[in-house]
Formats: sequence, C-alpha cells, structure tokens
Amino acid sequence: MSAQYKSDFLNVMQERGFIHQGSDLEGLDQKLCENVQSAYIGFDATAKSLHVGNLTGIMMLKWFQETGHKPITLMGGGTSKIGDPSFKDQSRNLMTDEMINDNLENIRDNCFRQFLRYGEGETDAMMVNNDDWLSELKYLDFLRDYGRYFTINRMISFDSVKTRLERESPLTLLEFNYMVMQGYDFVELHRRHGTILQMGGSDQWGNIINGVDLAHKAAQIQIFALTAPLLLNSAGEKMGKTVNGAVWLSPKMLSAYDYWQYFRNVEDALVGNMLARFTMLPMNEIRRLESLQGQEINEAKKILADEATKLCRGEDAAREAAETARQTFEQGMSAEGLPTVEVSQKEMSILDLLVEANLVSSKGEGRRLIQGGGAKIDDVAVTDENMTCAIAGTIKVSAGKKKHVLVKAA
RNA sequence: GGAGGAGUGGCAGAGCGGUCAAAUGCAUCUGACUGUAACUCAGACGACUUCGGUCUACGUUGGUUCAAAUCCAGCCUCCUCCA
Repeated sequence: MSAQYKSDFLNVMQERGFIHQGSDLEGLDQKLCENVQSAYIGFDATAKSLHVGNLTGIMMLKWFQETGHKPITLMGGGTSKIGDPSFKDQSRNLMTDEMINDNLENIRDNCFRQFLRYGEGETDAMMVNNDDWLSELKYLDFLRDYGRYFTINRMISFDSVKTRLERESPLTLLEFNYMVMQGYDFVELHRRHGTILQMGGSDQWGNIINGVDLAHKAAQIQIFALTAPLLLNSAGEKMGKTVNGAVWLSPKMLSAYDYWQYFRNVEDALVGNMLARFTMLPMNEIRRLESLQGQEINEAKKILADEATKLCRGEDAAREAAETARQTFEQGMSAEGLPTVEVSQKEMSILDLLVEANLVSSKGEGRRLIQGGGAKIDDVAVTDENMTCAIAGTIKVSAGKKKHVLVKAA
C-alpha cells in the first residue's frame, strides 16, 4: 500500500484499519510531521480494570508513541461522577471518590503500563485525571464561558441522546452534561499540554467533535478528532466477552489463560482485523495469516492469541497460556495451567460444586447443564444430578466444551 | 390546568379474571455437525426443592374475588391531544 499520508502515525492507522472518521486529516498529518505532538483518549474509571473494548484505543496510543509522539491517557475521574449516558437505557450508579481513585490506580498499573511507557521524557506517556480541573469549575463561570457555545438544539440531535429520548428512558441534566464536560476536557488538555488530537471509538465521534467545536469557538484553536471503527462480530454486536464474562486486561481480574482463549475463539472473519489491531506484527505477515483457508486459519488464531497475550500479559504468561490450551484441547488432558478454584468442602454435591466453581449461577442452571450433557468431571460426563463428588487432590470440572477449571478443596 | 393512552421476563412484544412462571422473536446456555470458527439443526432458558411441590415476579400501594398480569381506587413515571 502506497503511503497516503506523510506522517508515520496516520499511515500506520490507515494500514491497520484504525481510521473510521477524522476531522481534517490532512491538517493533522501536517502537524504530526512538524514536531512531537500529544494525543489523548479518555477512559472510564468505573471499574477496576479496562477490558478488550478499550484495547483499540490503547493500541492507537501505543502506535502514537511508537511513531514518536506523546500519548496521554485521560482518566475520567470527574466524569465518572456523572456517568456517560451514551446508548445506555439506565442511569449509572454514582461513585464515590474513594472507589474512583482505587480504580484509577489499578487501571494505571495493570492495564496501561503493559502497553505504554510512562515517564518524564518528551514522548513518554502521561496519565491525567479530569477530576483535577472539573471539580474546581465554578458553575456560573463555566456556564457563562462555555455554556454559551452549546445549544440544546444540537445536543439533542446526537444519537447518544436521541436513543435515550426515543426509548423514553429518563435522561437527567447531570448526564446531559457529560458531553459538555468531555468537550471541555479537550480544551483544557490543549491549554495544559498543547494536546491537539483526541481519538476514540466511532461511538465517541459526537463527543469528540464537540470538543473540537468548543475549542474553535471558545479559544480559536484548531484541534483534531480521529475515531476507529468499532469491532463487531457477525451478528453486528460489540465484541468483548469470553465464555465467562468480560475480557479484562488486568491479570487480577482475568487469567492469562482466559485472555488467550478469548483471542483463540474469535470468528474466522475477524482474524485479520484483530491481528492488525491488537498485535504489532508487520502487515505483510498479517495478510499472509489472514489468507489462510479452512482449518489452517486456526494457526492464525493461535498467533493472534499468542501475540495479543504477550502484549498485555508478557511472554511467559502467553507461553504458559498457549501450552495449557494445547494440552487441554489438543491432547484432552487436564492441564495444570487451567484456572484453579478452591471450594469449601472435601465432599459436596455436584450441583453445589458447579455453583461454587462459578461454572453456573444457580443450581437450577446446573441441573439443566447436567441434563443437557454439558457437565463433566475429569472429562467424564455427569449423568446423575444428585451425585456427590469427593474432591481428593485436584479434579477438572468442565461446563460445556470450553469452560474448564481445576477444583481443589480448601 | 383539561381529555385520553401506556408501564409485562436481559431486550422487543403478546396476554386483559382461573388452563400464566406468562405466546412469539432476539439475546443467552447446552447438545449435534465442525476447525476450540461461521452457518444450520435440537433442547433449555425465575429461584429453591426430599422432584410431590414451595416461594418470588407482570410500575407502586391498597381493595374486590374462592381466584387478579388481567377488575377497582390512590400514587409514581412516560406518551398523545386540547388550554
């Protein structure tokens, strides 16, 4: 592919499928060639960890740093107190400062550090919290200085708001302010750090462009927006769940094995896309892997899982996860690297066991699982839902073909 | 302020006195087929259960009835029309 842009960064973004929409890409291209720039992406602080849904943004920042610029991770400590109304039907629960700060630390140490180099250098990453400026805003001053640039007419035309209104679900003034705050973040980051670019998923376009407009109107400065297409599965849904739930980046929240499995299990059609997005492999290699046919594409999936796990969890963890998967699926053994769960009793009913191992959420579900033939102990199907299991040493318990855990008595 | 209408399971959407734990679709889970894929097909899909049942659920609080998601009244929220 011939270089469409002058800057390395935009060429990488283009080549790897990160570009969905941008405001004045030529202007941005120019700026990126002139000198070191900073760009930011906003992240939510409502959980202890980010998840694969945030990975696209993190990779954009990583490439931004790789191509010689300064990435900024903006934590929405302040906006978390409000809650993003986008496309949600329900208002979120508000969070306390304490919870938010705890989350911020966990996210920085367990999610960002693996991908970005932080420090004081010119192209070192920086983490900021919008609570630092948002919490100090004076309501009247803010309304007067910035509120005048937002018209309700336009704000209710955004899809994020429209959805809520159309669904007749209440949208509070508090939440309605989210987009205003987010726009203001951009202006503030430009003021403090000279940041010229905000990136995000395509669902954030409206919010981002708000900041661009606000900066233009309120401070007569030109800044830029760049969004990446959302990664959707064949059913047109957002990606990001394992067989067991959300795919957390933090090792504290999800084992490397499960993380690896998530990538191993993607559907064929997405392999190429995901390789480009979530690994650092060169594009000619990716194109080769992507063109594999039939069963061979499983090799591409393994490489995807290896590379993605390496980035997030390190080489050792990736190797172990791959080995555990190989033993479990290719040899049908009970591999030692599977996630281990401790249960309270040495002897318990199969139903209690399944529930305690978190393989099912209720005994009724456990019963159904057994009736459907999906429950296995050491690879032997359980047929009697009233059976009692003696847990001597470690046993492998499976729910369905893909969920396996090792269980031992505490 | 006045007149109508609506609020049902994760979502969408039936039901409008008993046979309703509530049709159907989507989502989800399991099984079969495969390649730890997609598609397709089959089954399941509130909780607990000694598998006989028991309990909790149809905005909310009361009421009528042997019996209410279904009828009545108050309250809450939303929609439409009029002022």
